[in-house]
Amino acid sequence: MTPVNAQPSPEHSARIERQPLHDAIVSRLRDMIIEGHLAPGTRINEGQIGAALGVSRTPLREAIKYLASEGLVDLVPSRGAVVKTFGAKEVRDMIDLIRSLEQFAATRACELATNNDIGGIRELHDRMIACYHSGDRMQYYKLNQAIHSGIVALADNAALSDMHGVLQTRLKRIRFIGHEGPEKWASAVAEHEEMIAALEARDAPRLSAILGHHLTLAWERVKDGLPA
Amino acid sequence: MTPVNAQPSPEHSARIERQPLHDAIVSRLRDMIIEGHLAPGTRINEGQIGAALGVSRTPLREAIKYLASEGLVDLVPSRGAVVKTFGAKEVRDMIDLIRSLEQFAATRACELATNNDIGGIRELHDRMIACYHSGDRMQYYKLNQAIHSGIVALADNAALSDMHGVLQTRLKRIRFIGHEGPEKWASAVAEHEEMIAALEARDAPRLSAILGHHLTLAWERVKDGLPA
DNA sequence: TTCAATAATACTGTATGCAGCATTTAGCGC
DNA sequence: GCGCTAAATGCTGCATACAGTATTATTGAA
Repeated sequence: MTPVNAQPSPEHSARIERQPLHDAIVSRLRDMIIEGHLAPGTRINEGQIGAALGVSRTPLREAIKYLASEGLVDLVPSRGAVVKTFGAKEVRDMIDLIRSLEQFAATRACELATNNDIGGIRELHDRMIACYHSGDRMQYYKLNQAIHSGIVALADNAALSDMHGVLQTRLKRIRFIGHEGPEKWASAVAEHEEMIAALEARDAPRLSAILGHHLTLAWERVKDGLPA
Repeated sequence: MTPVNAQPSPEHSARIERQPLHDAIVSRLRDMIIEGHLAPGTRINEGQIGAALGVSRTPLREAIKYLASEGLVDLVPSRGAVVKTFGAKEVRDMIDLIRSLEQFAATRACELATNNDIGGIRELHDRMIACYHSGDRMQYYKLNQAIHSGIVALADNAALSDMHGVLQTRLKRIRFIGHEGPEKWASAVAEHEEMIAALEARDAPRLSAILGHHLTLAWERVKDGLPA
């Protein structure tokens, strides 16, 4: 549930963080699944993966259990773990749920956010726009997600941020597929601009509406590339 | 994330289910935490607990990682796992989130539920009322939760049910504390009656309002017994 | 040639053992 | 008697080894 990425702070002289092996493995496996190196339906062979990562089976198994609880893999008795396959309905359900969460967050954020907080989001937005113009798609995606997570964080509700994070992670792999055309991309960017404006105006209903529409677009983008 | 309780079906001649050991341990530990046999802040000693449950450390460790992802325990590097302590704000956040989830579910449920579905909920409700009159508090609680889970299930969104289930589990321990007086209990029962009526009338806004108020009451009940 | 039954293989599930870190306690100096 | 240092203990983190189960291959007969 709680994200594991305990990235060491960028400062020098910061305390040396000794990340437990199973944590590191969780991160690696997550990335491998998200980036498609472990395709959906793939059975995870403990010996193989363990050898590839240079770790023993015990911490690897612990990591797998963690990911199972996160919903990225399924545990089949006596047959190990398989990378979860998401059908169209499941993805749609998750997007519906994310919408609900973000809209809840929007209301709270408009009540709670300081100008400073919103400035932080605005800054992410500006950097994202820069990536849009320079065509840096990867970085664009990352900032995009950071903005959404940021808005959720403004609601100041740890449980909410947790859940949202898990869902985002599950969908990351899917979003990799959704390569939108330039015109849709442009409209998405425009929507983001509106989002920030609504947030700065503390206009919760408007922000809510935009977020909702934004996610509907996301669904439109990915729905045709899905199985079942 | 996904509940592990793979209870064997009550039929005879049903396939014999061999539950993996780590699954069984997850359930046991969850119960121990919920029922307070493992108090918040307690460090989980692998050797000790393993001996007590009669299992070896490996599956136990796997179970702990699973519960960590569920948010019931914290993993402290080189110091093992400690049972998570929830402060007042965290509990309030979780209840706010549950409210948001249930209200989202309510809207969907009113759109989707068949008469048959609603009949199922009504039946649970009637059994709960029976427990209320007979004073069987434990069974009352269980049916109460089953009803809420049931309404969420009517929204036909697996991800939603998952999240709701996890939050319910986290709060179970807290709810154990909230021993309401008879008059509050009576009003809670009355609200439940209204809930079912609203559901049968497919009156989503009303159902939503009742659920919201219901959870506010729940918060009122528990908030004074919390640390921090 | 095809299907079935049996044996072999490979992988998961569980237990045990060892090394390193944290904490506590005992000993020593002041 | 009090504080500091150091050894000792206990626990976690990781690896390895063994047992049981599912799957595949092989051999036999129809």
